[in-house]
Amino acid sequence: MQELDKKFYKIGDVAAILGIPMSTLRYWESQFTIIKPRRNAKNIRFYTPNDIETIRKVYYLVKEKGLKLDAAQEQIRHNRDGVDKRFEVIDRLKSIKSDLQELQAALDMMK
Amino acid sequence: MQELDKKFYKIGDVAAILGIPMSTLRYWESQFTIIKPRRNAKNIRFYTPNDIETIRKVYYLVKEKGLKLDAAQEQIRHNRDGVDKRFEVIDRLKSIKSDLQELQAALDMMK
DNA sequence: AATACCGTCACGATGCGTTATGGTGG
DNA sequence: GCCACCATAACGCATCGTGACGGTAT
Repeated sequence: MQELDKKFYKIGDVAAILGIPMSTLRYWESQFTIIKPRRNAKNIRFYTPNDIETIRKVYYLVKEKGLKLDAAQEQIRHNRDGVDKRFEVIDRLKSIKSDLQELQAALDMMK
Repeated sequence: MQELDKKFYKIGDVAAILGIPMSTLRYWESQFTIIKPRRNAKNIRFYTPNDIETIRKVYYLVKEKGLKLDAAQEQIRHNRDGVDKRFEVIDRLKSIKSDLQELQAALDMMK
């Protein structure tokens, strides 16, 4: 895994870093609510290292694990550690509940 | 989840049990090496309860979890060695445990 | 005759990008 | 003038079934 020491990257940089066409990055952005690079005054996308990590996860789930796009998004959204969520006790409990339900489904599948 | 007490089921039975069209069962059979119902002398498919469980897993992975067919097959085939899945579950439980500990700390701070 | 199965093939609906076009800014 | 970027839309290919057809067995 590589160093992402700059604060912002343009779409061409991200495409080169991840080996993905720019068109795919734009397409994914149109399909994922979780991919939202900032824009400057001239409407140019600027990706943070964090954005790039999110896209890397998408790549892994979609290209290597074979998930559909919306399933990948659901997966990522669900695993997120949301700092702000930490104090939203109810949301947290709901999340844990659904974790446990998913786990139960997985266990059911194991026979 | 329901009783499968007979030894063999014909495709129409399986379709009714799982709520899936027969055509889909035939299509899945054509795509999955892991779905191989026995045939009788007259070439009629006979599904064991075990076959039906396999198909149920496919249904879960494809329809509910959003995997592509080949990814679903790979998942099921891979889970047959069980080991990997068990670690995944344990990791998941550890994650949930730490979630709950965090939650407890947050609650302690609130009063 | 009616029903349940068989294989096959044509068709269609999504999903997932890619390419083409025309435009802006540096 | 040359890049790198922008949006939009048309296009194309693959995936995932569905439905219909003609056939066989009970």
